[in-house]
Amino acid sequence: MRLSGMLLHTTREVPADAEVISHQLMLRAGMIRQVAAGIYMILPMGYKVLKKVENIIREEMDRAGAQEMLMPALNPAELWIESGRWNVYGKELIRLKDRRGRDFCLGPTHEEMFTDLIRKEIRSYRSLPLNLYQIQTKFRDEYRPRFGIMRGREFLMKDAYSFDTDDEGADASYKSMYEAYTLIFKRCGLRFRAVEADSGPIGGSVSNEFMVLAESGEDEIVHCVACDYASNVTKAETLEVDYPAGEQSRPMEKVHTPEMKTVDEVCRFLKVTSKELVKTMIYLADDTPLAVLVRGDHMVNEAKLLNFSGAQELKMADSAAIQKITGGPEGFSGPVGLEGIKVIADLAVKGLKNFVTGANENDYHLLSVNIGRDFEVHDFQDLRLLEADDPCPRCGSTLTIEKGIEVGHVFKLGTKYSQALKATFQDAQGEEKLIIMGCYGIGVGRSMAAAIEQNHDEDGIIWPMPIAPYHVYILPVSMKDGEVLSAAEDIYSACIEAGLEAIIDDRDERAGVKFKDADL
RNA sequence: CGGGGCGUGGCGCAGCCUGGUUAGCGCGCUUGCUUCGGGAGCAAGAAGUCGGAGGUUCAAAUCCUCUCGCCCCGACCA
Repeated sequence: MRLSGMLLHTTREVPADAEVISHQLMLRAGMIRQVAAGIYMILPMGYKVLKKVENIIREEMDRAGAQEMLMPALNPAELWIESGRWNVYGKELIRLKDRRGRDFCLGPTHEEMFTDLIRKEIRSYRSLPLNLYQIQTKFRDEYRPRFGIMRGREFLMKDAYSFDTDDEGADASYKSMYEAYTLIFKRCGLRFRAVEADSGPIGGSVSNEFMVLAESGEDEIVHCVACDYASNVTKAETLEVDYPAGEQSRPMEKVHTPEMKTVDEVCRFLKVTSKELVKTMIYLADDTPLAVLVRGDHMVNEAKLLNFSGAQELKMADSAAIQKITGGPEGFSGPVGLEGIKVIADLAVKGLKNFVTGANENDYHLLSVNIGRDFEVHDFQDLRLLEADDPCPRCGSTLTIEKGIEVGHVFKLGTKYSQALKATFQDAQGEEKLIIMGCYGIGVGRSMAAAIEQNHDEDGIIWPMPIAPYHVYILPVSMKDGEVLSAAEDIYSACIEAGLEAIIDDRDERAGVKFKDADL
């Protein structure tokens, strides 16, 4: 490629809207251009890289036996209504009507489409297993698009779906995708970690995320220094906590705590640590109230709570609801004397004695509260967010927490979609059975951005070779010096001849300008 | 959606508080001359509905109201 003929504008100044380094550098290097929030044009230099990432993905998917195809982005609503996700997906789903008023959406993911294809195509176990994938534009109306191409409303994704006759087959498909992903991200020059993850609204039982380690990451991941345990913190398990034995129960006592609502205020006022206090949070799980107890220094993990409750939606009760349920104002809730509500407690609360709680009465708290004597807990569950000083749930060693960018996610879906859409096959005995599914996604543009996050210096991007837009950069320092120029041209021709991806900066610019652009 | 901030040539900003004639500056762009091994100098030039609508006023980028867009901080996802 000759730079003189390329659509490429680099900038000296950092665009004001760009926060993270990959976004800044992509803009400065003239690879992308914003159209609207979370919507970008991919310019020639950027597309060059994106296609390389795509091709690496394609090669490894094909090697793993998956078949590429292409689904429409425009999905009729019927399929989504049938799977139940037309309602569940919420505002993130971009919906539209055609000229006759028929409902459609722009696909944010394609479980429905692929399952629909398979239920129509597949009758016999003889046609299985299958693994189909596509690299296609997805649409999600994100609450908050940000970080450039990293979280867009329109983005390129590779999504694959596996279809098996039994669990063993599904496990094998999952494993082969897991391995393919490992190869893909290695080839993209990324430093990453595969972690256990919550499967969220996609559903299914088991899932792993592939996390690129970077400070700008939106996720926190935890891993054990001793064993190979690694997990997203939203999924990470926490254990029961051992408290010193032999502490005697003291009589419960009500104390005046004027205007003391937060854990910090109460602790300071009563001169106790947050570990000696139990927070009572009132949640509404699909309108069923739940009282959730966690230690004062802990945070409720809403993903765990949601899974435990089995509800579709979980939200914290507002102050009016709290007043109604507990009889006291927000900030003074406690488990003692609560009626008509299920009380569940985090495992760390189980062995705790003589703790502080709200009294369900304005400006009062209770001291020396004890489970079993003062109130009953209906269920003890792992309900909290893991903290940095928690031990590894597998081996008890120390954990470290890092930030990561989720570039890939693999799920074992089981029969969630095959059941909803009735995708069945006949086994060798002629019996009708549900197909076992898995699904596997990679954010293509996100992987590209993640590569920049990890590989750059103060002057620009340092592409890992496999995804570099060009491999040879020829920079004639002078366009006036005929000797330099013809030598440069000779090298360029030789590179092209040899099949190398070369770029020559044949613009009549000063050397400094060219060097700066080359760095970017 | 809640909270905060910003919309002024392609990009980065000043001007607004305290209304006043031709709306400035830097980068980039065009032309010429001089330069030329790490973002050159001089000169000339093109380019702006001051996000939009309404209002106040003799007069609005500036004050008021509404509206749209964008960015940042919190719950989700590739």
